[in-house]
Amino acid sequence: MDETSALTAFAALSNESRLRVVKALVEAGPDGLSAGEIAERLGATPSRASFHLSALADAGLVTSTKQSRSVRYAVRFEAMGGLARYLLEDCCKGNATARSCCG
Amino acid sequence: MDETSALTAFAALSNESRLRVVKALVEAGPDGLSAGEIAERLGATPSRASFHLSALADAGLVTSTKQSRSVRYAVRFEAMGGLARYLLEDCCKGNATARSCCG
DNA sequence: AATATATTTCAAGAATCATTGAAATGAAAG
DNA sequence: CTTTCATTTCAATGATTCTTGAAATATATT
Repeated sequence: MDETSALTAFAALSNESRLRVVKALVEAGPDGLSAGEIAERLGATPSRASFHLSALADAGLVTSTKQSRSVRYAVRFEAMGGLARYLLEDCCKGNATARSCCG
Repeated sequence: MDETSALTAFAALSNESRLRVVKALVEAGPDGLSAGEIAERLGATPSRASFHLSALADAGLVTSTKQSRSVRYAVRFEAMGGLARYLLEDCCKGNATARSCCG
């Protein structure tokens, strides 16, 4: 994860709708959710959900796979962990206090 | 760390100038840097540096302490770790792939 | 007291981001 | 092949964020 990717990922997670999407996808498990299901849970228009899903996908935090006529989204845990690693190692240089979050 | 604080922290870190400030403060160690030194490293006007420093302080990611006529800023490692923890535990529910960043 | 230094605050404008609804795309069903 | 369903794209508008320079604040020095 380089600085540019980290900036994009932080920006993606700095929006309430998008953070809620990520949490819903984590809850949903490996099969994830379709764009429509996500829009419904968000109480958002399809267009609005699609906008936020694109931001998350561009940041590499979710995958999208087309299945017949719907699109399923799932969280990319390795990207989430990669961002946490960036925070702890690249930003904080492995500082012990910061790393205590790894418990 | 609640969701609102996490959103503010992600927003704070989603800006290149502010991410550079955090890295500079980590490099600088416990004594941190003055607002003027930070502005200089950033190649930014004092006003612009102050704007970004306020965002980082509001997010709880840095502390500011007035020392005679300058203001010293330092990184709050527990807040950085708290954000990483939020990412791994609250968002990812402790998922093992995400947590592998703790290596 | 007057001046210099360090920083913040403020107002204005530029740039970016988010929401909306309509139109476009594409895949399935009748 | 037309219609329906799921999603994305687009253009317009509104909202937020960023930058700039000037003015304000506060502390130190002469």
